[in-house]
Amino acid sequence: MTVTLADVAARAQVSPATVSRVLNGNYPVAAGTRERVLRAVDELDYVLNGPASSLAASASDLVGILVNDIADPFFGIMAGAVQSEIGPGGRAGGERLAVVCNTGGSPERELTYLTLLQRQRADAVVITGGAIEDAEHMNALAAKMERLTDAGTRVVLCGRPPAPDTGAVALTFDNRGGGRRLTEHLLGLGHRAIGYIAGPEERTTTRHRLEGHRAALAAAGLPDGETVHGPYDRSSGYDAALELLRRDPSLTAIVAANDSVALGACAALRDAGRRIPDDVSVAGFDDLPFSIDTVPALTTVRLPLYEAGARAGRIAMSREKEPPGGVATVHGELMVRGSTAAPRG
Amino acid sequence: MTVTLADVAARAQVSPATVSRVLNGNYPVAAGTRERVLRAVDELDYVLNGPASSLAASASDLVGILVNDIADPFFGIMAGAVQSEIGPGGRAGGERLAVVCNTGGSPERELTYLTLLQRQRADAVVITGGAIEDAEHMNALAAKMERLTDAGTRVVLCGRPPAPDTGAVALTFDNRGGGRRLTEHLLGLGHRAIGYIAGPEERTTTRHRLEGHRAALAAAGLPDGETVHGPYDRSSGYDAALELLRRDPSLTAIVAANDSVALGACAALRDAGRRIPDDVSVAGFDDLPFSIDTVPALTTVRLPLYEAGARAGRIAMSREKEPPGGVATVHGELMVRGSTAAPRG
DNA sequence: TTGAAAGCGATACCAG
DNA sequence: CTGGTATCGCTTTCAA
Repeated sequence: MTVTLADVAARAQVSPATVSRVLNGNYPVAAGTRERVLRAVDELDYVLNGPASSLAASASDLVGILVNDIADPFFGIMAGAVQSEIGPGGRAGGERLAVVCNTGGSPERELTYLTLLQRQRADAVVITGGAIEDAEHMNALAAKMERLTDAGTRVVLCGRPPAPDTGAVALTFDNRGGGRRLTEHLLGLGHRAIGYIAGPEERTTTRHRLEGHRAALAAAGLPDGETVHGPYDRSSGYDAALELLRRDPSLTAIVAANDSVALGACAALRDAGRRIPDDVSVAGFDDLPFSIDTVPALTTVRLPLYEAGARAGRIAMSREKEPPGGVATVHGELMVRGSTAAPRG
Repeated sequence: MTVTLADVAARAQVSPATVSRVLNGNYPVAAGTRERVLRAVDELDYVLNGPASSLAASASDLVGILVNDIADPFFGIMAGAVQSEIGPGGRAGGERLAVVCNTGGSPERELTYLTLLQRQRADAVVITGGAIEDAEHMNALAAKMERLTDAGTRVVLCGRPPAPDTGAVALTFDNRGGGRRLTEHLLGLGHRAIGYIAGPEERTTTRHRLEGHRAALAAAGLPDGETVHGPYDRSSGYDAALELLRRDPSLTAIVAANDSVALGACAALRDAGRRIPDDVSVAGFDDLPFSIDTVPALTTVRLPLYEAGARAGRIAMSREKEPPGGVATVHGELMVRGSTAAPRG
């Protein structure tokens, strides 16, 4: 029915072994022979049987990229960068099947996808976004990552803390530093009543950004301000902003744990009759392209997402012990856009 | 090194065949035996060898979802819906590896990803987003889809026209109707000088939306207005809006081929000193959650992306000749938000 | 530089 | 309900 290697071999008048060698290109084959084999491949419209190949070679060309929310451009940018580094057209050697898996932020699905990728004997796995800080899940995850690396799958963490003794390589963002600088900026403008919309509880990104924020407050001799937790999405930002206003109507600034949340907060403020930034300033985190000019008043810590993604992709593909350029923390750049203002009065 | 089915069989004191039957669950096995096998699986921490399994069964549990731009929430929403229908936790039976592949809108990469998925003997492939109308590429694509369906891979097109004789099932959006209604709405308000920012040339979505727009103009006895083409992204909308203003400074409305483009256009208008919608009204297409409240003046044809994605997922999983509920065109809903205005004067 | 043949690890058919 | 085993299509020594 379907064309096999043997068919190609027969047609090219060579042995299956030779066809395999031509196809994999990592073995000397006479130019003429290669020519004939390639012609036969073309004429028969032959497509390699991946499972058979993976079974025999005990290795596949599948690379998985795990993201917390595929509808969030934050992850889209990173995943796209990883893929363009690894997948078709990528520079990291040829035609790997680089695929994105959406965990939806669920710990179970995170583990399930890793198992699925382990089943496929994935070549590499890139896990992006903040990790969940639940002891049980962390153990399960660490165990799984260790088994993956043991089996030869390279594991790269991008945007979450290192996982010691698992063989996974980590590329982290400076979330604490970013949170701190964002708040220092607002303090510098004179803001004292600052509300904070945090991400979901038990997430490393949530905790680190909040710690940076509070460190800045503490350094200025101020107590913690009002804080509301919620998912990293727009509607959560909307609700949280209203809640913050309810708790403290005199707020002059709101820091949001990411840009999607910040946009939701802006919408809420507008609906509540507050002007941005004249009445309330808003600050965000991350680097969503659309936030740049839809909400001119936004102050943001801009994370080099594309670069980080590309770097993670390169690390995933590297077969060296040490990834190229070593592993580092990515620092965000503070961007003040439009008219972030000092408090009135 | 790694644990195999045979190891599990030995430990459970049964034959490999029995272990396989327990694991696949589609064959009667005595409760006690099953128990023992599952315990052995657990104790040995056994993970199925996907390639071996796929080879033997000549079928895999891989489902590919192709998108044009993974950083665009339009595709993120659809892809997420497909995944949640098919992947871990999805209702469509168990643990398939539903993965997203980013073509970046490139025809070559589209074909390459399909080949890669064909290699893996993918169970199903969902291709989302507008198609490129280049004869050569269309032929190559049709041929590839036919080979995929011949090999037993179910192919579902979501948001692009049917591909006759390929065995692919199509779920289409009513782009013409949407473009028409959007324009009719503006005409109804009294707008006569309407600029149009179209998507990339040679895309079905671009053409159909533009056709609907022009049909509405023609029905009102008006000639085609100014049109500028560009990619489906924000910066393209920004540039195109400026170009439209340059060509016709008296424009009172702009229709954009999608919401990302519309947001860019809004930014450009603002930078050019035009007020929205008092000076110029803006209309978009699609359903980006953030556009709902970041640009209150926007009028949009809202496509039920999530539903379409979920439906496409169900079709992909269906093994019937006819997909559940038949195949249909998805109609968008016209949403007039905030203060889309009549032209001044 | 090329060929022959032994696996890789699971599935599914055929017996029992 | 369970076991034996041929088979899937490719990779990779080992020889020639």
